[in-house]
Amino acid sequence: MEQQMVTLADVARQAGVSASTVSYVLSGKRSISGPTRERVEEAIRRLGYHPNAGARALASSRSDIIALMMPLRTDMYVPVMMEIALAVATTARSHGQDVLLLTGEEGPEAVRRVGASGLADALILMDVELEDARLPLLAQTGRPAALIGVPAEPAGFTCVDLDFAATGALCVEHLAGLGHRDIAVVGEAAAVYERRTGFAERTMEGLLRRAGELGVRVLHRPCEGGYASLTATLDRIQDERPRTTAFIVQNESAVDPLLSLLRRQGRAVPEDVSVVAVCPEQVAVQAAVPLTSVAIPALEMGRRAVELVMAKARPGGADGLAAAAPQVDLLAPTLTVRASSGPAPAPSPG
Amino acid sequence: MEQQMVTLADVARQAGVSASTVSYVLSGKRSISGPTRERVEEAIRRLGYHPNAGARALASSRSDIIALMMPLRTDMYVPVMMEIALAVATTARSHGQDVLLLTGEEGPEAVRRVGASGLADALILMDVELEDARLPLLAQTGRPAALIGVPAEPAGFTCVDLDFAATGALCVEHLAGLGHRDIAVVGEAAAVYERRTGFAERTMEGLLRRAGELGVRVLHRPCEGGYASLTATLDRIQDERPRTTAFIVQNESAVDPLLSLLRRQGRAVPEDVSVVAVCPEQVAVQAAVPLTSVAIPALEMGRRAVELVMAKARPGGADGLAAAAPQVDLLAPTLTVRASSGPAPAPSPG
DNA sequence: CTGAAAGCGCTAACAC
DNA sequence: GTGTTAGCGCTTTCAG
Repeated sequence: MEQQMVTLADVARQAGVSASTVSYVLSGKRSISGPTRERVEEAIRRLGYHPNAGARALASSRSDIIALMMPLRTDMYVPVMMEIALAVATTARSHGQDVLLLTGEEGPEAVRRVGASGLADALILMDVELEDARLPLLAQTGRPAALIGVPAEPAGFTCVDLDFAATGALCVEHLAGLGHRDIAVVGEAAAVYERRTGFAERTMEGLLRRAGELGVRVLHRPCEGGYASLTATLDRIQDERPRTTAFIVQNESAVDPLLSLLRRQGRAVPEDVSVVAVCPEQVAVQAAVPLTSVAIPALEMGRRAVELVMAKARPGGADGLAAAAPQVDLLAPTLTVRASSGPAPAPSPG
Repeated sequence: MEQQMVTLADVARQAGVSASTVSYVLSGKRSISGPTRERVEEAIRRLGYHPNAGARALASSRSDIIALMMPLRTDMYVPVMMEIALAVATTARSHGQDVLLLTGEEGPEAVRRVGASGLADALILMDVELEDARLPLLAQTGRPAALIGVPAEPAGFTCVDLDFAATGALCVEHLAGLGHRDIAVVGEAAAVYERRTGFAERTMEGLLRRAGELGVRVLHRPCEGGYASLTATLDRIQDERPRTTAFIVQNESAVDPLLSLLRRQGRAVPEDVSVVAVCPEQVAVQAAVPLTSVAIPALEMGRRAVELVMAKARPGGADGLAAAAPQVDLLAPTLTVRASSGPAPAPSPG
């Protein structure tokens, strides 16, 4: 039970050494003799000493805090955001960093505030849009940073993301390989495309290009998610393209409703229709029919973002200088076949 | 574009005033003449000055940071956690505070670390268990704090939570009023009860007590969530209590599977069976059948936690000293009737 | 391998 | 209404 604030000076006195020695024992920045180190450590323990974060930040101009900016958009799937955030927090701790949580509420200015004040010495931005208002401010701060998501003009920024173009292509290939020739895409909410969130657009680009190459017809419809919206979307799709034999879903909150509605229509998955999803592993596994899917590697993205940012903050680490250069780090997608995709049914005689 | 670090001294020089004047302009802690204030503000703008967080923390012994500790448990429903976290972050900003995100990964020690180092000057703990290992450490730090959830021994702590006992009672009352006499409860994962998370236990206490008073029979079964687990749980329930005419669900990931399976069994909701859920508003509204439910007021809980903690950190605010006393703040539950609950069916002649 | 001492940038008495 | 100044607790040269 420490009463008042125990300072480094207290520890030094108690251990019979100078303040700087205590500091160096703590930081390991110069070698200390065994006995001295032990006396200091003993004093630290006995006094219950904890270095003061503010003083340390002031003297060293490093806060050991990474800011994580996570805009709160109701149309984004929450668990993925959360998984990224937790991966960031956990990885950060393993590098001795803490994480400051910033929401979108405060606007792009928050980037400048935490950057310029030295509150954080590095930043990670989530949910990056193609034209993101935070990027100019980010560049100005001059702080190490990593983006989760890739903007239209990534030059000068370090980015991590799933390779969504490859993801779209992969889904099409899988279905085309099974003989499907008419595919419908149930996409994210219209707002996601309007806002020009990169991943949604890139998925469609990759998907459409590959579909063209493979001679597959694609109908793409955004969807808000939920039963009501999905019912309408599904009606439209089946109306416009009655021969549709496969769905690619990129919208977590449309997954369950889609399976449920297909079942009500008496269309069996995968015998009558195939479904492939782009979603977190857990959603795919827990669905009414285990889904063939491309996983969103949330954990890996969070982890890498921290590591990239740390490499920039501490050049000359294990990764060498190379890691400090801005780069776009696209994770290769993996498609896992589960129960929801199968051979295209023989064309109906109609 | 500010080149090096602009300091308060730079601003003072530029404005032709002393450092303290600049400081007071910023803090508003003493009155400044109009002209002086303007010259200072102009200088701040021209120089692009941003106060250094570390220096400020050291000099004032306040970091203006609230730590939010959010254990990552795979069996807790993520969106609720997230909504609380975002509410905390948003409310905190409106009080000029930032939020430091702590996961459970680091263990209870994290509480001491951020408390004792002055990194945070107040803490909020989520997902509090009845016997929570973090509480002794929290008490030791002596920092203002608020718990989201209520421990077995709340004396000395400030807590916010939904009144889960009342919630359980409310669900039973609603169903009893509709004539149901045999109710099954689909609960949280077994691990949640084993861990002695307060809310799950309290819900059952309130629920069982009221059921006793009203002469309603209750069967309670934990459930992991997902289709596989729910199928097993439902089978057991219908086996043990074939006359069950109503379900109370306290497990977000069991909601959709339950509705889906009942439908497959040909049991119509609410004609044949009623369903009442304890879950976030959005889950209830988006379900295949809009659910009669008691909402989990995540946003309100986050907001209050911050306000309680601020009241303790700054006694003498608008709330007066009363707010600074430890207290348990239980939010009254509200049951919203939607489409999933109706009169009990006439007992079958069997 | 260890000490002494000069700040880091800001706040908050204390003066006037 | 404004200026002076003494720290806040730690890091990091510079000496030895």
